Amino acid sequence: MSVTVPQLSDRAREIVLEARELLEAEGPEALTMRRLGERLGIRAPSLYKHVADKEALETAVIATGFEDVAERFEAAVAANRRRPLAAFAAEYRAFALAHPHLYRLMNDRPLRRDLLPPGVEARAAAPLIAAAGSQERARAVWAFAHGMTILELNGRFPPDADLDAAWAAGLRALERETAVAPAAD
Amino acid sequence: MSVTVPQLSDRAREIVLEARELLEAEGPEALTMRRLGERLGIRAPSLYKHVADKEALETAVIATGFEDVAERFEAAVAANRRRPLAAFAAEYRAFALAHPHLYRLMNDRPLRRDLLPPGVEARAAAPLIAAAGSQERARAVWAFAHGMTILELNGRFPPDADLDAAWAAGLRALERETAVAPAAD
DNA sequence: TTGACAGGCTAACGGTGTTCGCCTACCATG
DNA sequence: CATGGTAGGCGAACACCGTTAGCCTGTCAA
Repeated sequence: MSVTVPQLSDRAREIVLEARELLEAEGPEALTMRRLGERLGIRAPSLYKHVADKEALETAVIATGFEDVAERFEAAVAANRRRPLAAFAAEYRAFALAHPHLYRLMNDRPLRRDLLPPGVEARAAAPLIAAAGSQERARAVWAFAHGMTILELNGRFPPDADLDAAWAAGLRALERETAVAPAAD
Repeated sequence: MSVTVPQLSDRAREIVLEARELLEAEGPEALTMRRLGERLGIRAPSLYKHVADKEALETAVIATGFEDVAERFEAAVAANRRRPLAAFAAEYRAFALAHPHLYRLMNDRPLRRDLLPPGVEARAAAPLIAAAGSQERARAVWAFAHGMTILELNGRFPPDADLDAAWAAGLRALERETAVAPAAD
């Protein structure tokens, strides 16, 4: 997976990649400016010569995550034209389980879109939108996938829960769904 | 040896309610031990005479949230026997939008079940399980509802997105879904 | 009367993000 | 070659965080 962070100097890019490694290896509490500086052989205040503040640094890490998932989603959807939503969902879950701390960073709070390189979020979303056929269904599938994923990461399902079955049930339902006016009630 | 569930004194209960008010009014960054003490007219260290630590305090706040949603979910599901899942979903979203900071606290991270009064989580989950008919569908509906909700709270949908339509589409699909073996693929 | 204890207090510790002013090595231009 | 600007380090310090330790006082039962 190529990782590029536009708008950043070479040194800043190094810092962002090191930050991502630290986050993924030890979790969000470990990602402090001092710990990060330590890994880079410089002091925490020196980081501010390259990055505006911690939030900008985290957003740059998020951007690398979006690039990764964009590539993965594009490949997954392209590789299974018969059930693109199922392919997307499988890839979605696999990424989150492989990169739980990064996934949380990317999704747990409002996105600082003003600090994000333009287009990166849209590219990550495009494969799902194409696979879903409609924005409405894309949003429902996204919500389902994120919900399943984050609840699993947070240990909210019972330990003996058959999550594969829940994923399958949700996907089956959403694949069948056709866009019609909601039933009166 | 039974697990000792910390039983709160009257004073501790006051503290927890004040913490909840502070959280709901000003958000999670404002919920600090010093600020909470200030509102109660005591110093931060004195709080530790009543509460083990901040995590226990937050978990006690979470418990009050579970009690609230349990009541609301029970009433909502009972009031609409024809479409109990839709009733649940509407109530779910309404609670989250009315109490966004509390909702995040309750759902953003792993639950400290060992610090939670027993039964409170199960009671909140029961109405959905009953309405869904199967654990599998209950889990899928929960994931969808949480996903829609947290993505909305995080501002992740486009500002012009028709979220009512996405909710309706997802619910329509999940209401129709019947438990069958997943299609081979 | 005494003693336990509940519930306050101050001081302090180590950690956090961040700002400030300083210094030094490099590099382009006069 | 000399000079000056800049990139990128540095330590000190600030305000705030959760938390601990030790102290003190009022209440109340024995």
